[in-house]
Amino acid sequence: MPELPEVETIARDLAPKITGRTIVGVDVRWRRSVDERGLAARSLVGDTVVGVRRLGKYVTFDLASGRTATVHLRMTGRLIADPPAKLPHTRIVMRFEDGGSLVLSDVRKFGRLRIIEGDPRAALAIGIDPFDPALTPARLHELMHGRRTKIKVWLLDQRRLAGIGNIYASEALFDARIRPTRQAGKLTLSHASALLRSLRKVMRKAIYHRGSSIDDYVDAEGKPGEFQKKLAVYGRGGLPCRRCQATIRRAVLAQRGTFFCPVCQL
DNA sequence: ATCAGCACCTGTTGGC
DNA sequence: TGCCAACAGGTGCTGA
Repeated sequence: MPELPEVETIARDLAPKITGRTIVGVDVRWRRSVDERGLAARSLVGDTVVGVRRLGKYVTFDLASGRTATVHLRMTGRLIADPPAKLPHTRIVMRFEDGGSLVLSDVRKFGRLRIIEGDPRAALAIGIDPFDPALTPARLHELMHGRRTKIKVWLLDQRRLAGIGNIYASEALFDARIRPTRQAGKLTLSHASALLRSLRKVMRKAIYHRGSSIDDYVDAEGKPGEFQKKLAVYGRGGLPCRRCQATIRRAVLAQRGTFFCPVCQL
């Protein structure tokens, strides 16, 4: 479910609520919700959260010990601070010394908590952030160089750019008028420039609207986002293109629904 | 390097 | 009405 804008919204909401709090216990209600590549959940006990950020699609909690607790929500995960009542599908409860808690709730059980020692970016193997000022059109063009994979599929690969998911890949490519099936390595510098501009534009707007809620995404307050009302192509298969009135097509790329306008995306 | 297929899970929706 | 397949904001593994 959540992509960069949704994760950014959650991290921003959680930062003032969780920063400074000390963990006194972690209840794991579904074993596999803790990533076994990281440290055990109980190693968090006694540690204090000193900051909350987003890394790609991960919500990350910087700890006083220097370690990092990362949460990936995958499709249906939610992070709720100090839930007023018992939440359904609770998988992990992080309890704080003040009696409050942070809950990972997830219907489909795909979400993961991973506790990392050392550099989290390296451990998570994620690429550059689309909003990183170091990501210039030239740098993006260079990253795509020689890649024969389709641009839509390339955008979903978190080892290159980190944070783009299925909705915003379709949206940004529509905005940049680039067909999702174009080979990444064949795009020009000016394509890269347009694409980068579109990625930032679309996701900045989505963050402003607190993300897209198509099925069940909610922010850390438990409220849905508003950006789904503004989506230009995602989920609009068979409907007229908002730019040229041609019929929006749905294709399947890398087993994911992909939406584009066959007329104005070249 | 790249890709298809499947695995992980549950819930909702749309077709017959 | 009811059953069942298809599908869902993601990632990760296997085998070709």
